Amino acid sequence: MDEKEISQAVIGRLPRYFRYLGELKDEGVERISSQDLSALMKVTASQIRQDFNNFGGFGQQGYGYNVEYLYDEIGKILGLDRRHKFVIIGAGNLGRALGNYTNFERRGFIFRGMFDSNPELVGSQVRGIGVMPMEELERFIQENDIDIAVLAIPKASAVPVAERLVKTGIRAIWNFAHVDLNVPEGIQVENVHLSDSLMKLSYNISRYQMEDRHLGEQKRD
Amino acid sequence: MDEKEISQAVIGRLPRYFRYLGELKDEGVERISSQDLSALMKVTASQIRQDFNNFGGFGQQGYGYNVEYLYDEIGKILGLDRRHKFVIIGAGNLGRALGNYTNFERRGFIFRGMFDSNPELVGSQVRGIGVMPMEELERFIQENDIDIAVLAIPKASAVPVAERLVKTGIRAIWNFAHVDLNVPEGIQVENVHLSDSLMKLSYNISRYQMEDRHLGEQKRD
DNA sequence: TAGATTGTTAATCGATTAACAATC
DNA sequence: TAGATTGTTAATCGATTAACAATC
Repeated sequence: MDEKEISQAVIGRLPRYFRYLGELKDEGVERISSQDLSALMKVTASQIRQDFNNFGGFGQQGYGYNVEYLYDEIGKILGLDRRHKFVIIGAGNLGRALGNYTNFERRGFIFRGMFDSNPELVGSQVRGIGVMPMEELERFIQENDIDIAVLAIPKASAVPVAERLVKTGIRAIWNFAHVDLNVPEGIQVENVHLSDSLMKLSYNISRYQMEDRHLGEQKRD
Repeated sequence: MDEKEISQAVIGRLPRYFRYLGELKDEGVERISSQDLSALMKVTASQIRQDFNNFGGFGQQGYGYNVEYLYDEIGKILGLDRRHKFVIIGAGNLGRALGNYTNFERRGFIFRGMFDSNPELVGSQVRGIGVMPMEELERFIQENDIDIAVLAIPKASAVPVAERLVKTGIRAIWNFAHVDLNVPEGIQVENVHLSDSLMKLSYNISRYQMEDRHLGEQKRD
């Protein structure tokens, strides 16, 4: 009953549960036990039960979990029963790729506008949405009640643009720029730092090669 | 001296250290203490010292850390002193965006080839690299000693393609498809699940709105 | 009712933070 | 030498796993 804060570790696992449950639902599976789901997803059954219990009991003793019900409930927890309107800032390759990704729409994320500072890109279209000049950013966000701004611009411009977004009253920023944004509490930022991800991959490649050669300790020369 | 395994929690923080140290270096800062770095990065000084000590002492008592040396050492740990050749599979919007992203090159990741199953895309160019048909995948990877395959294809085709890659002897897969890949131990997989990231953002928006309205407990109707 | 499986408490494990002796 | 700051050990905190009573 208490307003216990759910840890980000748990939140981070919810989309994966949601994905597996969606697949099970599509396959016509009606119910599943934590043990079976555990085998499928390769996490412990204990963790599954703990995770779900953060939000109250979704299951039934002796039965397991109803797949469709659980799927819907996790969807609601993730806020996927609501519509989130977003704009993309930056009409470069990445911005256009994100704009063309229609799957977001199925989860309630509605592509509403696109902006770029380059006059040559202004006026071009992405999925029927015309690219607008940066000057129109504030007006458009306010008039259209935009929830999320997707930052697909270089890091140098990301910081000042984020400040403008904050002033405009944006709720959330999905940040693809390789820089940390400092925004006031209450504005949500989710970073996708592609090069960080690639560096982790690089580390794991190197580490494995070292292990392979039984070089526990590597002298630097 | 022991081959103590470094936790992925630590590895996950290295790219961010690397980024901040690179910026300090560019600004001409010569040395920094864990305390100053702590203030800058908003993590505890204790964590910084612990993290660096996983790899042996990079600092000096009474002095702090030499920025350039630390930057170089973290780069080496991350394997950025080596070259990693990669191919992109999937010449759609995302694949092309990744191919056009020249910053990867600066970190030693070399774009070498691109593949697509769609004959209409085969032959088109991305940064001077021609898109090849999927039939040439195995031959090309082996002849060119490719380390990393970037999967920018729909999830349905991602699983069989990953199997082909594994057979071909690829070292690592950077997976943008929304599916979990099962590969043998020793092949590194790093997932970038964009919709998972967006769902986390969605959760945090909803959560903040609930807190705002002091609705700790929300009845479902 | 008996069997299955959750919900939940307790035990363990790992990661983070605090503290301080070593040392530059 | 005195001051600063690391390297490292110990304490704390949080997350995961194990266990089992509750209950469908």
